Formats: sequence, structure tokens, C-alpha cells
Amino acid sequence: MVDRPAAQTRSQSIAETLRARILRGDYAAGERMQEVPLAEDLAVSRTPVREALRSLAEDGLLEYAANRGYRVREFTARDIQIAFRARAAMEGLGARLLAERRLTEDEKHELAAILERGDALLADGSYRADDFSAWRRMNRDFHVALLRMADSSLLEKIARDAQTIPIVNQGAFHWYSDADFRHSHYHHHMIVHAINAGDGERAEWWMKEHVNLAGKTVLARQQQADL
Amino acid sequence: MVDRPAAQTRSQSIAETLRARILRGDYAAGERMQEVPLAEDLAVSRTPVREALRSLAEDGLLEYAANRGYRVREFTARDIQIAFRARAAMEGLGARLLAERRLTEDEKHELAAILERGDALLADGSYRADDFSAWRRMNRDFHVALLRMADSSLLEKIARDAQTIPIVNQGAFHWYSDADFRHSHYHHHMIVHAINAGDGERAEWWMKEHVNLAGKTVLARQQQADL
DNA sequence: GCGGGCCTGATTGTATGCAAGTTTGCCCAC
DNA sequence: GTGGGCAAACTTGCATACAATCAGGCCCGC
Repeated sequence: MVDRPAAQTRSQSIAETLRARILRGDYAAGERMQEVPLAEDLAVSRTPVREALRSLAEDGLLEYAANRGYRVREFTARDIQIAFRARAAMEGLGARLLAERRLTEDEKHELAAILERGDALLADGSYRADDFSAWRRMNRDFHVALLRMADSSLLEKIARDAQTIPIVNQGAFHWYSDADFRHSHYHHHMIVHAINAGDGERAEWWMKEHVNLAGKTVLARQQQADL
Repeated sequence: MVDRPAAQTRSQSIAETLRARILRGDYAAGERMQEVPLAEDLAVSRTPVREALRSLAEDGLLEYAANRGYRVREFTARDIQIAFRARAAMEGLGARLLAERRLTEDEKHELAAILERGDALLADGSYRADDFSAWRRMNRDFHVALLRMADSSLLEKIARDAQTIPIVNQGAFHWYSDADFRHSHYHHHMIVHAINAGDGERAEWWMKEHVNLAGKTVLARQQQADL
């Protein structure tokens, strides 16, 4: 039998729904997530809700205390900062692994295609169009592709973990300046270049720099916004 | 109300039991973990077993497919290698954070005490006693203390994740030579020294070196053993 | 007035039954 | 003998009932 796309259970779709809501900020930090109200809201029984809550807690989005249930976790600026640095370290390691093993031709083409998409967006200025969605897709595709090519479930899981902290994953591009976009994509080019050249050291360095700079930009702008 | 040590539910203790069994190798890689047999074995109903299995799957110890249940994950030598490198990156980041913020006097004393314990074990040769248990405790205390002082739930979680892969966590000291023990503890000293000196760069470098070398030692010896 | 203990309502933890999906193997056509 | 399809057995997913634990308020003694 061939592996199918994996049917989705109710628990899983509930977990997705709740994850999206939390990251979107629908629930206040520290708010209780109770089984019965959520079950009624979603029109299911407590069982799948319980399982979803457990998943989210393992992801680090909720806090759990035995017999006392789940609460939405709070994230400090320091949490966000560390999450960016952790993500930088993990994706940096991924880039180094890729440089060490050399890419296949197909993989090179895939990355080149993503880079071209970015080039095109920058050239005609359309990266600023409708909520940056095209840029956001390009950026996500780039990072996801590299992580996938690194082909390590642990690395993917860890990188995902670092992104369960709000802001760290979304790419808060609304805070980016024109130069920020250009620099960011320049990094993408340098990362791919180093990987293709088989230079693990430089691939890791550029990726770390790329993610860390994104973190600094976002944090700085966010703190301004909070004033 | 004061925070209590957190009561343990059945789900949690079952998860612990199963985690220990898996890491110990009681179940073959790829083996199915079915709810009913496990529930009967542990003399509970399927519910807490289900929740435990879900936790272990989130940890990456089991693989899950909807409607098809859970299987024990397989780990390749490559997985182990990457896990060590990921752990090196994370604990390295932790060490750097500590160096950047400077330790309190209490924290300095705590680390100094652990270093002394290691010194003493090396001096009288007792690190080789009964299954290296004293050495293992000292080593664990060292790494756990640093992670705790770094005070980031994300970092702790990620480091823990990297350790859910067999061998990566246990400290396979039975493969260590005398020199390996001495070098390992020398690293501990250098890490603490760099942290106390506020030198984040060096603290990170030594920690990464320390974990990476441990990984190389273990992998090399293990592959010999597998022949 | 204040602190401690108890009782009650609310909430989570576990057990169990039924529904839905998956796997196995048998049978039959070719 | 081989492959497809069907059906039965098995396994997991979900709902619900009941048990255990927790939080808050009340009463009582001091």
C-alpha cells in the first residue's frame, strides 16, 4: 500500500484551528483554555479538544498543570529574541549540512527558481502588494525548502518549535523598509551561493546572519510600536 | 495559593514509563504501539495510554498516522549525528547568553561546586565506579544547571528534544577512555571560565566543541561496536 | 477581625461503548 | 498462479458517563 497524504482527524484540525487563533492573538496571554467551552464552541465532544490542547502544550503554546488545565502562554521580548537566535542556529546548521553534502541538480534548480521569484518581486516592486503575500510565500518557500532538503526530522521539528512563538514565524514584513527587503533577499542569494560552492562555514554564517538580522529588525520595530 | 510540585496524572507516569522503555530499547524500531495491549499491560484503560502515546509522538519518539496508530521511530546514525550538532548549537547558545548577562554569586558557587565534584572524581579514580553513576550525575547536573540558568523554556525544550534520540542523552561513558574523561571535564572548566569572564564568543565555542567531541567519540565507538 | 477547615460547585482525569476507518485474508475470475 | 475485490476482524477516533481533584466561599473558633 502506498503512503497516503494522511487523513486528518478531528483532533488535528482542532489543534490547527486553535494554533492559528492563538498565534493570531485571539486569546489573551494567561487566559484559561477550558475543555467544555471550547468543545461547545467547536461543536465536538471534549475528547478531541483534550487531545488538541495536549498537542499545543507540547508545542509550547500552552502551559499545563495537572488537574488545573491549560492556559495560554505568555511570551516576553526575551523569549522572542532567544527564539530568533535558536532558529538562526538551527537553520544555520541545516545550511551547513547542505553545503557539506552538495545538492542534486533538481535541488539547485528549485532554489534558483525561488531566488528568481524574489528577484522579480523586487524588480517590479510588487513585493509591497496586498499584504506582502507574494513575498511572504517566496520567503516561506525558501526556508521550508532548505529545511526539507536538510532532510532531518529533528531539525525541522526544532525550527518549527522556534516558530511557535508569535512574530518569529510570520515574517512581520509590514515593519520592513525597502532596504530591508533588498538586504534580506541578498542574503538568500549568498546562502545559496555558499551552499552550491560547498562552503559549509560560509553557508552557516550567512544563514545565521540572515535570521538574526530579521530578528533584530522585528524586535526593534516592535518595541517602537509598543510605546 | 503557592505553586505545588505538580501532581502527576496517570497519563504522565505512563508516558514516563514508555519513554524509558523505548530509550532503553525494549521495543524494536518500527514496532507498533497499540493501545489495547499497552493498556492491559499497564492495567489501565485506553484513555491515559492514548494521551501518553500522543505525547511521545510529539517528542519525536513515535511516528503517528491517522487511524493507523503509533510506531516506534527508527534512528539512523545520521539522526544521531545531527542531534549532537543541534544539541551543541543550543547549549552553545545557552552558554553565550549566560556569559552575556553575567552570573550571580550563587550561580557561580553552584557551578564551582559541580566542577569540584568532577575534580574529585578524577583525582581518586572513582569516576569508573559502579556504572559511572557518580560521573553521570555530575555531568548531567552540569548541563542541566547551565540550561536552567539560561532560563529559556524554548532552549530547554529544544535541548531536551535533541536528547530524545537514543544515545545522545545517556552519555555513553562506557565507551570513554581515561583521556576522554579528563578532556571532557577540562571542557567544563573552560566553559565556566569563559562564562565568568563574560566572553560569550569563547563560552559558545567551548560548549559546541565539548558536545560535538562527545558526539564524535560516541559515534566512532558505536560504529566499531556494530561491526 | 482573622485564620483554618470543611463543604460545594466547577473542572479535569479516567473508563467504557459505539462509530468509522484500516488491515488481512479469503474467494473467485482470469 | 496471480490479481482484484469483497467481507470480516481488528484498531483507532469520538462521545459520554462517572470519579477524582481543585477553587472558592462559608462557617466556626479563637
